Amino acid sequence: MPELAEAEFFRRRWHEAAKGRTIVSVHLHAGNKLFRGIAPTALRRTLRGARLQSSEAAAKQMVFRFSGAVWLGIHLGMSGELRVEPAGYVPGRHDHLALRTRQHTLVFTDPRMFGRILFHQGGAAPVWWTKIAPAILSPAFTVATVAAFLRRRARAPIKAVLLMQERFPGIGNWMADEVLWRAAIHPRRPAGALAPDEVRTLWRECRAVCRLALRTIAGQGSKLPPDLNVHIPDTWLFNHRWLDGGRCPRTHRRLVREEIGGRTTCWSPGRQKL
DNA sequence: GTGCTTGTTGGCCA
DNA sequence: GTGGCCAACAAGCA
Repeated sequence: MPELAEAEFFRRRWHEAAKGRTIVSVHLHAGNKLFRGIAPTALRRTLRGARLQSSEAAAKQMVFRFSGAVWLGIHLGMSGELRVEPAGYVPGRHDHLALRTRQHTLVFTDPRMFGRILFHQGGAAPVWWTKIAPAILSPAFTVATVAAFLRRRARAPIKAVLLMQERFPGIGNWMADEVLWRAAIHPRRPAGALAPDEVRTLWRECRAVCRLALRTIAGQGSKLPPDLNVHIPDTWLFNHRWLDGGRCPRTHRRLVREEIGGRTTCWSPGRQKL
């Protein structure tokens, strides 16, 4: 489920296992599409002997910085996960990249292969990292920028607009639905039809959902839950949206699921009106 | 067997 | 050139 907070969760998992450690060997499935544009031998050679110095998550992506000015970027796609396994772990069919330290094996696994591995060597941050839009929780994410973006995408359903990473980095399908549900805005409303106070509410709820998701899913402080089965409060739409016959936690009426903007969308008809 | 799936991209068309 | 829509990608699950 890799949206914003999941990316941060997985980043921490690798980081806490391997910070300051040296990569002693690299296993990868060369030639598959996850490595588009990367020479596997160069990646292997460069990472071997490199020490993990720092890492960062942004939107649905993360970067791990190693000694020697090495940048390893990972996008988890639809089904990607990062795991930490014992040093002697034997990579399975869907484990596309495995980095071994003396203590652990850092595994990137992705059955559907929609993810992506990126690589760069040099002092300055690579374009694939710097081009990520300013975070929703950063001061650059203002009501005015949201309003301008909605005007430009005026005829598209607001649900589809919220999924556009160029303005809402890290928002994925369930987060978009959560935001619209909290903001009481119907997902099918054209983006350009939102009143100014609705735009402000949307902006506020984008920030609230990001903040709550990071706090709840990504864990707190240095404490990292063992897996992603974290407890999400029943006051969120999240716990009700997947089930047939699920009910809105606020109105207690049946939720509706329908394809909007090419994605399955869940909303509460008692709360979100067209 | 069918019909889903938390993402992104490129091609088509207005 | 821009915006909007859709299929494709691949594998697992119910």
